[in-house]
Amino acid sequence: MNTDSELQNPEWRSSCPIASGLDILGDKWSLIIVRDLIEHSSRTYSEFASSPEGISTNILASRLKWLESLSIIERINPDKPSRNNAFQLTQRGKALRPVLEELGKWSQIHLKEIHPTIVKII
Amino acid sequence: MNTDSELQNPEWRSSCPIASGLDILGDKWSLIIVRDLIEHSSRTYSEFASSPEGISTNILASRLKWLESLSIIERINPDKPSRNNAFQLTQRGKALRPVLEELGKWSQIHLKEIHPTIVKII
DNA sequence: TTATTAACTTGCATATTGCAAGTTAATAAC
DNA sequence: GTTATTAACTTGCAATATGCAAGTTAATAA
Repeated sequence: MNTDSELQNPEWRSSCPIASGLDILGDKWSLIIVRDLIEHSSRTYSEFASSPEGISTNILASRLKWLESLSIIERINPDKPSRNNAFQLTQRGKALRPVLEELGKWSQIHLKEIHPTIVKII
Repeated sequence: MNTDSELQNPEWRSSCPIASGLDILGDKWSLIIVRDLIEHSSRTYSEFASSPEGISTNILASRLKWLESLSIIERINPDKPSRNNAFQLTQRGKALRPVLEELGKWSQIHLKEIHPTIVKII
């Protein structure tokens, strides 16, 4: 990802779209944040932190900046202070829904035998 | 993922299918391997290593074991020695195609302005 | 029988993640 | 308006994962 998480400056491993998508989103947390925003449409910092997966606050802050710098998420009130200023998906972020839907479908079918408590969410 | 990469033993963060899919595939390399096998249908160790993304050999070995232990990939000749014994996708692995297709479509549309050389592969 | 090389493993440096605690500033309570 | 509370972070450090270079092994080619 990026050391200076203020800036959107991905390192592209290749010109393959799949690899490039993973250059941006291929970690354990970025798509969890997107999932939260598909489920809830608007979400504050502490709401993200209270999701069952238990993201730690430093990683959360870093991923929110990263996704915001890539215009995948945005603050609902860009001019207001950050307290209670929730995030939402941009059009670019909403366009990730089919990716998550396909991943969720795959997981339900193929992980249920090794993951006893898997359920449907989206 | 897992320290002992012989064993399939994912740590599930939650019962959400999306999060669970990411528990298994949410890293920079696993889906690159799956992509190679969608593109080429059969691939040896050194062919994986020569993909443009440049996976290092220790990571490659660890991910191949991981994906094999999860029945996402398999050796073409399970009983033969590993030299030139290529890998292929299982049905479970082939079922990941829609996930990668949707990710590729998203990336082509939404990354082209920040990634000048992005192209279509699958 | 020897040389080559595919398929790994190992060791170590660097980067990323996780955990606990601390800081700041906006709002709520009085 | 002053004080207390708490949301939204930041910081420091330990643990884990990744990356790089080199080494090992055993199957096949010469």
